[in-house]
Amino acid sequence: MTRAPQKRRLETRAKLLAVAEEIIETEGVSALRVEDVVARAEVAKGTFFAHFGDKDGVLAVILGARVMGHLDAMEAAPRPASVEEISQRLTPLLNFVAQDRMIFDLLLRYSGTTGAEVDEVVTQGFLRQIDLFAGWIAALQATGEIRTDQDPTLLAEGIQAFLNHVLAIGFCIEHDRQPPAEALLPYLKGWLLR
Amino acid sequence: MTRAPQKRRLETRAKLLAVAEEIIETEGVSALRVEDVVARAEVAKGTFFAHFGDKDGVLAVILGARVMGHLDAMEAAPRPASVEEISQRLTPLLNFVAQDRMIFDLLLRYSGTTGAEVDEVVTQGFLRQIDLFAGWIAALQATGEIRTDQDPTLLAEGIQAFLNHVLAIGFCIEHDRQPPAEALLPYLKGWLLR
DNA sequence: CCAAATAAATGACCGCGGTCAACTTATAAA
DNA sequence: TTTATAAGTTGACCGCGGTCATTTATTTGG
Repeated sequence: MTRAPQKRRLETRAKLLAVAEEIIETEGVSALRVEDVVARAEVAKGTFFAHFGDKDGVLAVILGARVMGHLDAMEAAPRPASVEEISQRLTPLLNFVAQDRMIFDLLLRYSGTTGAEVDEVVTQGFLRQIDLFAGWIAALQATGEIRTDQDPTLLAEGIQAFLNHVLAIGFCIEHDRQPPAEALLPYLKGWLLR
Repeated sequence: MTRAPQKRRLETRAKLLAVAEEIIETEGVSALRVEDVVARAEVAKGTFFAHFGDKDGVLAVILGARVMGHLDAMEAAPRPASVEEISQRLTPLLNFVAQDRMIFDLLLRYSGTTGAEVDEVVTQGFLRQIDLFAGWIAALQATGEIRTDQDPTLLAEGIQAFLNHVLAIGFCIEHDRQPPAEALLPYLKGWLLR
C-alpha cells in the first residue's frame, strides 16, 4: 500500500512548480532549463526528475493547467450559435498554443493516453475538449445550423484535426501570417456546413 | 560567387549518408546517433554538422527521399476512382510515417517552408502531395463522385489535416490499434462526400 | 612552380537532459 | 526509545547533440 506523500515532498514540488512557472512567465517556454529550475529552487537535479519524470513532465502539468483554464472559459461562455462563433470561442486557446512551437509539440504528444498515464492533465484536457466540441455540435445540429449526417464526436475530432493543422501550418509558413482562428474558418465551414 | 563543391566533399557526404541509411535500415530512425555515424564513416563530428547542419538535417534528406519515392508510386498508380481508393493509395505512405513517431514529428516540423530553406526535400514533398491530392480531387469532382462546392486545394489540405490527425492519434492510443488508413476513412468520407 | 586565398575536415569542448548508488529524513512496528 | 523500512534528496556522472578555433587540403592568380 502506497503511503501518503509527506509535507516536505509537497513543499519541494510546489517550489519547483513556482520557479518553473516564473521562468516560463518571464522568458517563455523555450527558455526553460531544468538546471535553472533546480538552481533557483535550491534543490538537487535528481529531485526534479523524481518529481516530474522528465522536463516534459513539468511542462505538461503547467501547460495542462492553462489549457484547462481555457476550457473552463469556453464552457462558461454561451454556446456558439454558428460556425463563426465556434471559431471565435477557439481563438484564445488557439493563440495560446500558437505562441510557441514547444507548446504545440508537447500538447500534440501528450494529447492521447500513452498506456498507463491516463491521469495526465493534458490527456484529460484533450478528452474534455472533444466532449465540449461534441456538445456544441449536437446543439447546432438540433437547430439545423449544421450538418446532421455525421456523429457529433466524429465532427468534434475533425475540428481537433483542423485545429492542429492550422497551428502546424502557422509555425511553418512565415509569410502570410494570419491569426490561426482566421485560417481555421474555411475548414470549419467545409466540415460542418451543408 | 560560390564555388562548386569539390569531389572530396561529395564523397564525404555520400559516405555519411550511406552510413546513416545503413543504421536507419537496421536499427530504426530512433536509434540514429550522430556519433555512431561519424565513427563508422571515419570522419570527425564537426564534419557531419558542416554537411547537414544538425541531426534533423540528415534525416530530412533521407526521409524526404523516401517520401518522394512514395509520391512517385502514388503518381504512377491510376487515379483513385472513389474515396475508398484514396484511402488505399495513401496506405503505404501512411504506414511508412506511422512506423516511428520521430518520422512523423520530423515531417510535420519540416513540412512547410520556414523562410529561406524552401529547397528542402521535405517541403517539396509536402507541396507535391497537396498538388497530387488536388489533382485527384478535381478528377473526382468532374465525375460527380465527391462534393464540388469547395476548392480542390482546400479539400486537399483537409486530407493532409486528417492524415496527420490519424497518425497523431495512432501514436497516442495504445489499445485499439487499427491501421491508420482504416482510421482515416470515416474522416475522408465526411470531408469529401456529400 | 610557388604563394595567397578559400574550402574542407578536425577534435577538444560545452550545454543540457537524464540516471543512480549513496545518503538523509520521516514513519511505523517492536 | 530503539530499530527496521520506506520516502525523499543528493550530486557526481553519463550520453549525445552541437560549436568553433585550429589545422590540413585544394584551388587560383601571378
